[in-house]
Amino acid sequence: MLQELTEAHYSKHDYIFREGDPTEYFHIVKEGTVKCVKSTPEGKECTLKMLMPGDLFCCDAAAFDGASHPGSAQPMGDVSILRMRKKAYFEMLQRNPAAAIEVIKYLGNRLNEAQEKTKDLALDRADQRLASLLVDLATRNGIKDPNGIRLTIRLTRQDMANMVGITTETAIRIMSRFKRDRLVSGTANRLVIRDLPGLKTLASAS
Amino acid sequence: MLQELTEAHYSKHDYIFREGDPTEYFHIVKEGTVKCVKSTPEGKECTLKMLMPGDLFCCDAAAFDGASHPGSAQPMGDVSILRMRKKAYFEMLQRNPAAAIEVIKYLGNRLNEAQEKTKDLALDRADQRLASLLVDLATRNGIKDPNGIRLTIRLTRQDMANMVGITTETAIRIMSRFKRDRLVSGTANRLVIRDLPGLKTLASAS
DNA sequence: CAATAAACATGATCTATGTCATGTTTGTGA
DNA sequence: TCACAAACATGACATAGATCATGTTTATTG
Repeated sequence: MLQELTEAHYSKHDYIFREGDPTEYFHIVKEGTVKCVKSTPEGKECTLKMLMPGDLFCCDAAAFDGASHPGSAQPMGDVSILRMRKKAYFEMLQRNPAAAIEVIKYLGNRLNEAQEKTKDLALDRADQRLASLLVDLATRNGIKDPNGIRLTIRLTRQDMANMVGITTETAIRIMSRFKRDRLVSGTANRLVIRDLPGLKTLASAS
Repeated sequence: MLQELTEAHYSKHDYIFREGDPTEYFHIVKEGTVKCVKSTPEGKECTLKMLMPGDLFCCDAAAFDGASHPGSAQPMGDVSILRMRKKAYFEMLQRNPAAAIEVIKYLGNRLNEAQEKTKDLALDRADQRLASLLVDLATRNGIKDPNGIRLTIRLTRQDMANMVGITTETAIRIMSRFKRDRLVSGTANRLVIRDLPGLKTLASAS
């Protein structure tokens, strides 16, 4: 039944697909992290989501009609993904209502997430959005560390900037302030959240 | 089979539900326009989406688990909606894979829309976002008018501001400029798009 | 291990947009 | 139709964050 599910491997600087490419597959992240990006002709980038193991992508309409990808997908380091041709995928959903409901629940969560992000971009300051991001990462991708919570995902200031809609310089300045205030320490290779409650307060401060 | 689908009516100043309320129903807009809003404790608002006839809401995870509404839903004038208790809704999806796939497609489109909006908020200027909004409304909710395309939906400058993440004053200023430049005319009760191509150019100008 | 490129840092501006204030016009309900 | 409340308008000013520039530190790779 699942022989249509094949595995593919990618590494840094590869593209899983680019914005505008035709959609062929439904994907599941098996290992590693995948970055979903939209960019402008002038080279500005906006990171929509970091997909982690278990995350689905192209599980939606785009995969169904003859549409093309609305953004690109890039691996952050080595990743392996499972994929299925969209025809097989939709046949599977047809035969398997429980799976379809799981996809509905997953998409619903993603939509809520996206709308929460919209609200943050529309109403919060840069430092609040960055604090939110760090809180999120700490809870989802953090492991215990003598000084707090270490992020398992390697993120540069530029990556963070693209995730919260600010420039790299601004991200650096705010991170420097967070460092000075003992909220975080370290840089991309070893970023430690030292004061999670402090960041939470900041994230929701009016 | 569909006797579980009941009709409800609301009008201006009602709430269909508020942020934080427990989810009880799955909804479909039958007539009128419904505004999805998130707001901050300080009273700032962000409009996520205007739902039109045919639009589904609470068709997702939130409706499934015991979760509460992540935003509120307010009618813009008189609306009628069809709704179904979430238990009946999920049973229906279980029995009817074609319906489940429709919901998946619908949610996928909503997610793409939301992500496009994220990109706009992160990378575009206020006037571009407002121009985009007007283009969108003109194509989706416009009817022919001697001077261009008239919007069938009554939107104040404040409504527009909340939809694109700017203040009311900024929306008024930009709309005044658009009026001066003969891109639009009129106000909430009779808003006419006079130069759709002009707005399109503006919307995607670097 | 040297060389080269990323990543991080920080200062000096500049500017889009927010904030506050005040006034006019338009709509609406008693 | 009068009164009251929204909606629209516009100026003055404040400021968060962008932009540009230059330098240091940290990684990466041949």
